[in-house]
Amino acid sequence: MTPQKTIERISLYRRVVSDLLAKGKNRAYSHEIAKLAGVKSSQVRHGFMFIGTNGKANSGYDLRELQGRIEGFLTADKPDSYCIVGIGNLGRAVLAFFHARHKNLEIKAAFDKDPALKNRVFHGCRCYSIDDAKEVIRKEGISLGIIAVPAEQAQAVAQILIEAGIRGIVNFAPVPLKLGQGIVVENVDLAMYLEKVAFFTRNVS
Amino acid sequence: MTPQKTIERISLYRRVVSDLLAKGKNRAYSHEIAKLAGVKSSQVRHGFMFIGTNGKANSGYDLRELQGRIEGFLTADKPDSYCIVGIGNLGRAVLAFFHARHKNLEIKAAFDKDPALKNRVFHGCRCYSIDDAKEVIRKEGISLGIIAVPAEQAQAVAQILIEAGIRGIVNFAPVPLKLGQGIVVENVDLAMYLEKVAFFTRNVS
DNA sequence: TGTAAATTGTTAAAAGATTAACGCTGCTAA
DNA sequence: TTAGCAGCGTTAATCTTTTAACAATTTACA
Ligand SMILES: NC(=O)c1ccc[n+]([C@@H]2O[C@H](COP(=O)([O-])OP(=O)(O)OC[C@H]3O[C@@H](n4cnc5c(N)ncnc54)[C@H](O)[C@@H]3O)[C@@H](O)[C@H]2O)c1
Ligand SMILES: NC(=O)c1ccc[n+]([C@@H]2O[C@H](COP(=O)([O-])OP(=O)(O)OC[C@H]3O[C@@H](n4cnc5c(N)ncnc54)[C@H](O)[C@@H]3O)[C@@H](O)[C@H]2O)c1
Repeated sequence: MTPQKTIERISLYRRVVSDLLAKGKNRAYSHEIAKLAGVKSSQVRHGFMFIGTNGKANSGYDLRELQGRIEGFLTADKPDSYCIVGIGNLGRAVLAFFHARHKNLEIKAAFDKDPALKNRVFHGCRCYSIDDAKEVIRKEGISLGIIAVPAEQAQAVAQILIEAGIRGIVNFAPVPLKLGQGIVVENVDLAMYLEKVAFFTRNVS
Repeated sequence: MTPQKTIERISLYRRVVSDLLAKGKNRAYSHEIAKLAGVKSSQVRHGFMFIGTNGKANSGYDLRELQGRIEGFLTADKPDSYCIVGIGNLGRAVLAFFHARHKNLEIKAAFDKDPALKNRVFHGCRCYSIDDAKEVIRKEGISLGIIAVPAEQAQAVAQILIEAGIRGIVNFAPVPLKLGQGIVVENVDLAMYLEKVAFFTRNVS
């Protein structure tokens, strides 16, 4: 199985490759990609082993083919579908961010418990009552969820999502979720990142 | 030096300890803290070595003292000050999130290039022109920055911040910043997290 | 065509992080 | 008291990730 850190970097390489193509470049060396991604060239080549490489010694990688391979590796045949729960400050920002971007990922439904938000459309995404989550998730074939509700509600919301068939969650609430085996969770804890940077700014350099 | 991962967990323990205290608990065992933080108890004890522990065999940790030690370890004497650049969807959400929370971290100034935002106050934080960044940062004694501008602008903004004396950056723009030695950067790449969860939901379990 | 220079793919070494192990201490209860 | 248990702190072992090394290729050009 491909290591988590490698997947993170491959996601980065995808963007780098896409930028290079946009600039009219057709080929690149591992060290060029590395520089743009902020990693070592050996790490780039090592990572490419997981996606099946096609570089040529002394002339690098064909960027269009590389792009295809990364896409094929990273994403499914049909775009993966997310739903998002909690259309507050953060939820809306996330919807704004995704609106009309990201061909391979889409946010197909939003949920909130606030009745005032029901049936409103935020950045192209319809908001449903959290009570209808199971039904909507099943109907839309959604398999992934974003949690952007207050910390106290996060665990309960996660449970609802999982009962509805969600298998992977990106959690913005600052609480570690307790979930069954086989559910993929990524906790994105903003306050923690700020503390971490503050700490290392004080304690290294 | 304390490993990055350990710092991340200690930040988590802080919250766990604070929750336990709020519930009226006075002591806890490493395995209780571990459970709540979603880690192993040996990891908790191992991590505590870095902050200097005071647990007692067979009766765990005094939570109030532990809290004090974590605070002392993680945070400086005066609260660390951040500024944030880019008061768009994400920037506003972050300000909302921080408003009146987090005693040990504060966001003291916001910057944007949009003149319409100048001098407006968002969730208690005044927005200045990015052109005044150096002056405001110096005057307010700010040492940390959050970047929430479009990707194309991120590098230039980072440069401005560093010239103004900022030593640590939390970067939400999906581009790796190229910065000099000694500057601490944490890239928080939302799209990448969504891709990562999508990938592992498809490819494990 | 052949030689030098550069870069790949892969394997091996080094570094870093997690988990387990265990001696020792303090608590509880006979 | 003392026996027995439970849990701390620390060190050692395992596991993961990163970095380096290098033989095999490809290109460029004499
Ligand atoms: N705003 C940020 O920048 C930020 C950053 C990092 C993390 N977070 C975390 O993200 C979460 C949301 O933050 P926010 O600032 O958007 O909060 P918010 O209060 O603005 O929004 C929360 C939304 O969740 C809805 N909600 C509450 N309980 C619900 C439930 N059981 N089911 C469905 N919807 C429910 C509310 O109606 C509200 O619309 C919090 O846990 C916060 O700690 C926020
Ligand atoms: N919205 C999200 O949930 C989200 C999530 C992850 C990452 N991001 C990233 O965060 C960044 C901001 O996202 P957003 O949705 O808030 O965008 P946005 O367009 O809503 O806001 C960007 C803000 O930055 C300001 N700005 C632009 N250039 C500037 C400069 N040189 N100096 C100062 N201010 C400047 C603009 O005036 C605007 O107010 C982007 O890089 C985006 O990719 C956003």
